[in-house]
Amino acid sequence: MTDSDPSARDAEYLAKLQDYYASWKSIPSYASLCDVFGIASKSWVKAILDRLVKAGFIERTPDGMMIPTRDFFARPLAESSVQAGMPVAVNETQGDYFVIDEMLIDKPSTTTLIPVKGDSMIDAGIHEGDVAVVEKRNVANIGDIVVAIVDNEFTLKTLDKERGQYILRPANQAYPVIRPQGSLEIFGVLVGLIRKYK
Amino acid sequence: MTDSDPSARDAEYLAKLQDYYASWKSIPSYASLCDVFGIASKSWVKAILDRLVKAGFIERTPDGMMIPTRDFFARPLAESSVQAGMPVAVNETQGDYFVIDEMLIDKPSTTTLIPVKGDSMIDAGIHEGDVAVVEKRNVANIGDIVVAIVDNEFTLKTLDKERGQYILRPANQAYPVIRPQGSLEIFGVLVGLIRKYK
DNA sequence: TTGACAGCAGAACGCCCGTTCTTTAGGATG
DNA sequence: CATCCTAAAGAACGGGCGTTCTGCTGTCAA
Repeated sequence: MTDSDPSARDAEYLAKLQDYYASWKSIPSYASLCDVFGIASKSWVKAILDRLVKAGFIERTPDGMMIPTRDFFARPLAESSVQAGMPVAVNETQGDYFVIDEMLIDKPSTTTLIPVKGDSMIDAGIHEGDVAVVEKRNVANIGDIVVAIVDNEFTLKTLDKERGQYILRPANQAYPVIRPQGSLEIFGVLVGLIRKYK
Repeated sequence: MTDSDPSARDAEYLAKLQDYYASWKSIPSYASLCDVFGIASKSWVKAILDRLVKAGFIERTPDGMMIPTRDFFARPLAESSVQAGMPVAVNETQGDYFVIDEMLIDKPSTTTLIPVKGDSMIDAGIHEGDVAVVEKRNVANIGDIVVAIVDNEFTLKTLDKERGQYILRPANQAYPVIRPQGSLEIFGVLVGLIRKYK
């Protein structure tokens, strides 16, 4: 069973699919792909797509829909010039939005952005003006950086435990450790950080 | 014709759709959306989607497939003025919404993402593993943090001038100032920073 | 109390979609 | 000249998909 070795022209078809996807951000139906590929039969489109799936450029969701993989976005980029000082920069990909979002945000519905005020976490590399990406939930692990509500104010600190009691530890010696009396109200957990220069 | 005012629960449905999309990067069939939304009838799913289309969160390709728009990826930015106890104000509509990519990237075609190695800029709050958002260009101002090419390697340093000569200043006393002989090759300028926790 | 409407359930339908099978044309190969 | 193999075309089909319509239930205002 020779099955399917990657056809020579699959690269060409892949290129057309990438162009289409760049425009519409979806993989169309087989019928539409006939137009995209310049082919008249759906069966051959299926054969091509099956090979692209096997080659790892596309995958299927549980619903059978086809979505691109990371390899789908990979650019050819001249490898020989790597030594010449040119970038190995990983992410030369897709010049559109939702790249960084995808990276930082797992659960969009519970994620919110909160600007950082003050320098109490500066030793953790979190500066005033940075934007904290916070996943809203009220449970966290020791060592997580959390957004807690203390005295009716947001505060960003590292969650720790001291003699069975939760405490909030700043990352700046100029600030005191916060030892809340009673229960500690956690608003969310820091999952990412964004900084804009200039 | 009552048409459709945005239903109160549409925000909730949108949130579920966003979460699904974050996982699968596609909008599933109406039947699957019944499960996602926790709804039993496809007709109601269609009604919801129609409203989301009209509200500008999703749109349709020529093939009738549904794809997210820019607004679909917008995240709420909490106002710093949330002293009033519960900052649930974030949840309700009228806050500011931001798309992270648009926030950080002005010129997509010349912007690239480069992972940070080493701790030579740690005093500037730039840690190993952070991702630098770099705008590719070969001119920069004094004080800018630049990606320069030194000895065929990328290096991230602050651009400075010393006796009429450009130098690269690290933000870590353990590292030396770089004084390039001859011209200085600048790859790009740091315009943003991304960090992912956990 | 009575509608009027929003919020959904459920059935019914026609068409398109993905799949499979069969057939064809045109190189290679020998 | 016979034979493969690749690269398609094309027909045929069953089911799922989106669409439409009709019906049900709770709520709230008049």
